[in-house]
Amino acid sequence: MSRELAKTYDPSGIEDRLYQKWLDKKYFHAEVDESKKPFTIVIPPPNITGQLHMGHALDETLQDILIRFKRMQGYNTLWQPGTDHASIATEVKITEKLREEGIDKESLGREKFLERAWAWKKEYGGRIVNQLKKLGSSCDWDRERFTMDEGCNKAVNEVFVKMYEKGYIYKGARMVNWCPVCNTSISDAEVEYEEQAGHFWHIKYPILNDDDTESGEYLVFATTRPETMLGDTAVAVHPEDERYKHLVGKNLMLPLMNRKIPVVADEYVDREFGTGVVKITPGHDPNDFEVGKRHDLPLINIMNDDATINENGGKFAGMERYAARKAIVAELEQMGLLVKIEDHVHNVGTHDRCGATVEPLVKAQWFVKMDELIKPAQKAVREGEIRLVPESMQKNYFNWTDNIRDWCISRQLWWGHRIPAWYCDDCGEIVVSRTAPEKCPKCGATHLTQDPDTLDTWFSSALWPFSTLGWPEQTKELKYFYPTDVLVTGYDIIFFWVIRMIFSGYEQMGEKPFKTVFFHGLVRDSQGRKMSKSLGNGIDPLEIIAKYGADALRLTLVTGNAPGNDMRFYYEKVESNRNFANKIWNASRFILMNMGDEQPARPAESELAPADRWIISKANRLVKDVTENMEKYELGVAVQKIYDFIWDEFCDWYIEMVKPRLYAKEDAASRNAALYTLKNVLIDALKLLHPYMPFVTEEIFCSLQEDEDSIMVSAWPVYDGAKDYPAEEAAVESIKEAIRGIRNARTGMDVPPSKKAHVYVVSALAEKRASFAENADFIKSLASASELIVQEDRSGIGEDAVSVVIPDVNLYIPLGELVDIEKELERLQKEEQRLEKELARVNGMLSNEKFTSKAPAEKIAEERAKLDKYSRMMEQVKEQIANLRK
RNA sequence: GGGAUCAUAGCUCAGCUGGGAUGAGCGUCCGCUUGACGUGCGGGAGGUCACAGGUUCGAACCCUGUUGGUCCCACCA
Repeated sequence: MSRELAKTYDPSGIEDRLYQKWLDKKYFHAEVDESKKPFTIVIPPPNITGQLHMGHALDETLQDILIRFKRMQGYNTLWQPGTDHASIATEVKITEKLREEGIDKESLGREKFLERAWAWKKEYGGRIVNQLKKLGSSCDWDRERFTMDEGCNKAVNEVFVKMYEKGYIYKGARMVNWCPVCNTSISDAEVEYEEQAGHFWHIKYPILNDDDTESGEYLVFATTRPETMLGDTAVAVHPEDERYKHLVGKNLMLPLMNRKIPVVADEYVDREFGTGVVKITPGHDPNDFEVGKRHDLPLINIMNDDATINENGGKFAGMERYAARKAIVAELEQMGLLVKIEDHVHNVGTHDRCGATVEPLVKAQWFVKMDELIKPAQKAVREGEIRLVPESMQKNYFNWTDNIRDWCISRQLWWGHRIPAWYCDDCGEIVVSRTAPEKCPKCGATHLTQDPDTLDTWFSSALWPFSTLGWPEQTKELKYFYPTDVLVTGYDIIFFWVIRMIFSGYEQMGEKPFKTVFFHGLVRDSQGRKMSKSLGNGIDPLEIIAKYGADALRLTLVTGNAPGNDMRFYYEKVESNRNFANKIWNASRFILMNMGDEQPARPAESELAPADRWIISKANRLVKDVTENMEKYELGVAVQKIYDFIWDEFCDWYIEMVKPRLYAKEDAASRNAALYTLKNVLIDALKLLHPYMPFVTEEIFCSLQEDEDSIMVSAWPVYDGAKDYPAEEAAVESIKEAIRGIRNARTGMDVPPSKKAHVYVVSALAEKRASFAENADFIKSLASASELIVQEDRSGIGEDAVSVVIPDVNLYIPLGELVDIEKELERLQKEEQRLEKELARVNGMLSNEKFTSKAPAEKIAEERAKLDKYSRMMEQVKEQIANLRK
C-alpha cells in the first residue's frame, strides 16, 4: 500500500487526471430522483467572449464549494452550467475584428454578420468552459446551455409574447440612453456616470415684445451643453419666482435658429440654482422631456444616431457634436449673447461597454413596464421569502426597486434575440407572435417585416433559472429542481440580473427563482485597485493554477473574507495556501509510511489513548462548527477552522504526541489505535476540506482509503455526541499548556532547545545540576498540574536525565534542561496579574444582580466555570511562585 | 444631493446576536540539518480596536456626532 510519495505536493498532472476521473464517473451529473432532496445552483453564465478572470474564479469557487458540500451531505445536486451570448459585448468584438480585416459591418449585412457571430461562438464559447474546468468546477456539463440555444429562444419568445399580451411590454417613443459609438440604445443600468471637467456657458436669449420685436431685455441662463440649444423649444422659470413672473407667457427669440420660443413656468426649476432660468430641450434631456410633455412643447431632435447634428440644426447640420458646440459658442459670442464661461465639474453619462458619452435621445423603443412586475420582487425580499446574504445588500436592492423605471429592452444590434414583432407593410399593424405570421390580422396583407432590433442581453438572462430547466416545457427537471436553492453572484450585477430574475421568476413561474442570493465582492489587486485590462493589473487565474494549483487558488479566494466584501489578491497568500496543501500531503505521507502495507483495524474503545480521544473529540466538534458555518454561508470562517485544526491540532500536536507509540513497536494495540485514529481523523478533516480543495483531498483520500472511489461522493461527516470526550480534551489541553510552559522556561538557556516535544532529554550537564535541582519543584508542580508523572529518563541517553511521561499518551517531555529562575518568576508574576484581573472581572459579573438575573443561564454557567478555572490556576501560580522563591 | 459601507498588529484582513484582543496570513526578530514536511519546527516583538460623547454592571461590537477612505444611486440646466 505504501507508495513512494514525493516530499512536496505537485498539483500539476494530478488535477487534470482527477478531473477527468470525475467526469468519466459522471459524478457531476444529476438526474431527477424523487427519493432524494434536490439542491440546485444555476451558474451565472459567463460571456462567450470572456476569458476566465479572477471574478469568475471567485464566483465559481464559491458555487463549487456549496455544491460539493451539499452533494456530500446526500442531496441530489445540480449545478446547471451554460454561457451567455452577451449581445453587445460580443457584437462589439466581432465588429472590431471585422474592421481589422477591413470589413464594414453594414456592408457585410446582417445575415453574413450572424454567420460570423456563430462561428465566433463556436470558437470561443468552449474556451471559457474549459477554463472553468481547470478550477475544478463540478458542473453538470451534460446539461450545458446557451442563452441563444433553441430552448432559450423559445423561452424568450414566449415571455415576450405573454408580456406583450398582458400589456407589460410596449413600444413607445421615450427618452433613451443612446450610445453613438455602438449605435444602439442602452438601459439605465448600462450607463456609468463619470466626473468630467467641463464648462458652464452663460448665455442670454432676447425677450420679444408682443409684436415680436426685441424688447431689449434678456433672460440669462447657464448650460453645460450649448449645442442642444438648437433644439430648444422653451425657457422655463419657477412659477413663484418674483424675478421672472412677469415674463411667463412671453416669447423669446432663439438665436441662431431664429425660432420663437415661449417662457414657461414649471416647478421643476430650482430658483436657487444659477440664474433660476432653464432652457428646455425636450429632445435631448430627460428632465426637459418631462417639462415638454407638461407644457405641450414641440420636440425637436437635432441629432443623428452618430451624434452629428442633423438637418434640424440649421447651418450646423453635419457637424460632430463637440465641433458644433465650439462653433455655436463662437457665434453666440460674436452676437454678444455669451455672458461668461465658468469652469464646472459635472457627471457625464458614459456607456459601460465602450466609454462613449451617452446621448439622451427620444426614440421609438420597446419597454417593459415595471411598476406592477416589481411588486412581488419587493415583497419577496421584504418578507424574507428570498434571503440576501449578506443582509446589508437589501438596502441596495430596495434602493433600486423603489426607484425602478421602465426597462428599455430593444437594442439596435444584430447579435441577440430578434424581437418577435412584425409590422404590416401595408397598414403598419404591429403583430407580436411566437412564430412569423403569415398575414396581417388587420388587413390581410402578406408582406410583413420583422422588427430589426434585438433584445437586451439581460432579457434572456432574466429567464435563466427556469429556461435552463426546460421552460416553457413543463419538464420533470423544472418541477424537481425549481426553484433553485442559491444564486451566487457579485453585488455589481444586482440590478442587471438578480432583480430581473426575481421578477421574471414570479411572473412566469409564479414562484421565486432561488431561495437565497449569496453575494460576493470584487477581487482587487494588492493595491486595492480593480483589476482591469487598461491598467494591466489583471492576474490570470490559469497562470496561478499552473504555478500553485487550483486548490491553492480556491483557498486564497475564500479565506479571510466575509460575504459581500471586496478582497485583495496577494501572491503571498496563494503561496501560503500552496504550503498548506503540501502540509496535508506530508501529514498523509507520514501516515502512509507508518501504515506500511496494512490498514489499521478499528480499535476497541478501551484501546484508545487519551490523546486519541482528544483529537477525535476535537474533530467531532470541528465537524459541527464547520457544518454550521457553511450552512450560514460563512465559508471563510469554516475553512479557517479546518485549516487550524489540520495544521495546529492534528499536525503540530497529535502527530507529535503519537510518534513514540508508532515507534514503540512492542505495543501493537496502542500503535494500531494511534494509526487508526490518525487515518480516520485525517479522512474526516479531508472531507470537510474537500469542497475547498477538491484535488489534494481526493488524491490523498484515494491513497488512504481503499474501499471508496472518491471523496467527492463520500458521506459528509456528522457530529456524534458519543465522540465528545471533555475529560480527555481538558487533560490534553493542560498537557499542552504544560509543554508550552516548559518550552518557554527553556528559552535563553545555553542548551539547545529541542525541536520536538517527544525528544528524549539529555540531562542537564553536570555543572548545571544544582540549577536543575533548584528547579525541580517547578517542574514537578507543572507536571502535577497536568497530571504528569515525573520520572527518571527512560531514553537511556543520559544518565542524569529526567523526563516527564504522560500516562497513556506515552508522551515524553524533556525536562532535563534548566529553568531560568528570574525569567520564570517574571512570567509567573505576569500570569498572576492577569488572573487577578480576570478574577475581579468574573467576580464582578457574578455578584452583579442585573447580570445574574438578565443574562442567559448558559452564559452564567460559563462564567462560573471560568471562575473555578481561574481560581484553581491562581492557586497553582501562587504555589509555583512560592516554590520558586525558596 | 441621498444612501451604503469601512476605519482592529508593519501590510492585508477575520472577529456570530455587546461579556477575556482567542486572532489569521504575510512581514519582522531569535533559535533549530530533527527519521512527514525548511512549502518545515519552536519561540518573541508588535494593537489606547479612527476620534469625541452617550446607553449599559460591562462596548471593537449598540446610539449620536466628528474626521478620513471606498462604493452605489440621483443628475440642478
